[in-house]
Amino acid sequence: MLDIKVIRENLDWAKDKLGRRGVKPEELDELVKIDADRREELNRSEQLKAERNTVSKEIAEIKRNKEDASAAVQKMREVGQEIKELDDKVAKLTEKQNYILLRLPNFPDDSDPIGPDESYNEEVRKWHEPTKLDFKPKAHWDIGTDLDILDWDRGAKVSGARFVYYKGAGALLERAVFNFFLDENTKEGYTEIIPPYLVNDESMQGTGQFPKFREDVYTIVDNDNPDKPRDLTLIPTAEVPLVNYFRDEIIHGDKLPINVTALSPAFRSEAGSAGRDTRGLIRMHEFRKVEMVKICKQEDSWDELEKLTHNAEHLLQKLDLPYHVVALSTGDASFTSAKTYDLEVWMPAQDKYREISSCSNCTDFQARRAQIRYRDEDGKLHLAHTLNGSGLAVGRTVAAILENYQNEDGTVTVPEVLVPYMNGMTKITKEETLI
RNA sequence: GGAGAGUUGGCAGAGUGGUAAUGCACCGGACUCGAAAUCCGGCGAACCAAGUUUUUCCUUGGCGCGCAGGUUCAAAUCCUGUACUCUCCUCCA
Repeated sequence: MLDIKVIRENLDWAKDKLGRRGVKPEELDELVKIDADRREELNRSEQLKAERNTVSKEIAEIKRNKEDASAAVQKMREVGQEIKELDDKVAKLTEKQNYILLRLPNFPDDSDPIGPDESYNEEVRKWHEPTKLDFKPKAHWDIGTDLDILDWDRGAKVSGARFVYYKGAGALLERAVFNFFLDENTKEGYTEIIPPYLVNDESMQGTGQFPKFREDVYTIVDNDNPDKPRDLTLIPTAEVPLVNYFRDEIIHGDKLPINVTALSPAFRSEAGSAGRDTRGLIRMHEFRKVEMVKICKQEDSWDELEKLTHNAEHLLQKLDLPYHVVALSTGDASFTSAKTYDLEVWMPAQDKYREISSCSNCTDFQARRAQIRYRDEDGKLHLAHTLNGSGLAVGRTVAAILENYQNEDGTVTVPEVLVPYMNGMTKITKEETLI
């Protein structure tokens, strides 16, 4: 959430910043108008409350002296009524203000490329040239099916579209990948966490998914009361439980930066993406992801973003997968982010780069919603800055390995760093069928 | 799922209708070569608004005792709902 004071006091600046993200200036005009009205009513209410407090003390005094206070009581009864009406107005205006405020995205950083969509993203750096295969590369879904390590038909039968079974060496590869990620992240100073995978609405709001992106996630509903959803949602990313770990907490300044990492499943409804990436591991309703989260001081977040991005890149480098880093445009970056670097890995069969990690500096946007603060050396409180990045998406990594490490005979070579995690297996060959 | 108890500053903890004790911690001072102990003083509950200064200081007011409502001139205190924690019963990987 943005700071209303910042918008109020720098209206033109805010219009320019948010305009880059597609927010209409009239929306901010309306917001500021509501805010002004709200403060006016609030002021009147507070004045009356001050009067009431004074008179109440007098009433207490009168009653102590066993005298008659009914005139003052009667007067205050009327004042109380007026206060109630004013407070109702303030509550309504606050609600209107929050409705807008909770749906405004973070201010983009001035270094972000300006543009409405991903076509305005800018490549920042590239690591290795795209993999050259001297045969026609197979798509990872075909490789997986042919080796019988990925079973799409059974996934669809048991759960539906965008679900899959990993089997045999496929399951082992998935497990090898996330264990490798967790080990590497831990070595880089991230503390491993196993968080809850169901979170309440307050947490979803704390990290910015709610109220705007309710339709993107799965919320629990009791079968005997289907009209009233439970206050529990399947996490779309471990970022939610990791960041909310710190919600409503005051952190001692010298504890910062805090670095945590977690493997979790991620559940996404993928509403609105019908027809896109219908085959393969790229866009699933359920996938595993290793996430990295940083909580840091305000002045450190830009350096920490670079570190975070390099931590994610390091994983691709050790896997020897070609990738590039792109700075997301103002229109493509996520709601909560001030600046986002996407890591895109090379996918030979698709002949293009595909997103495998997204590293964002959310500045104080999440911290303001979630009330994550720290106390500095002078004892002053500040909102923390939060950062998150995938390190990395596991399913997409498996897809990238299958495509980049495929051999002409249909087998897949195991990346060197994963061999120990694969119990010494160096090549994935066709599995025996279960049935 | 059932019953009971609880939730108050960084921590501990009092307060059953009149507007948040006290202790520890913290900061300053005295004593001391220095420290500890002791003594004196101070600070502090997050936040919001107005004024002033221009942004962090100050003044005033509001708010503030898990959260949300209600009763009342007045609520930490009474009532209702709700979340969470603990204990017991029941059940369970």
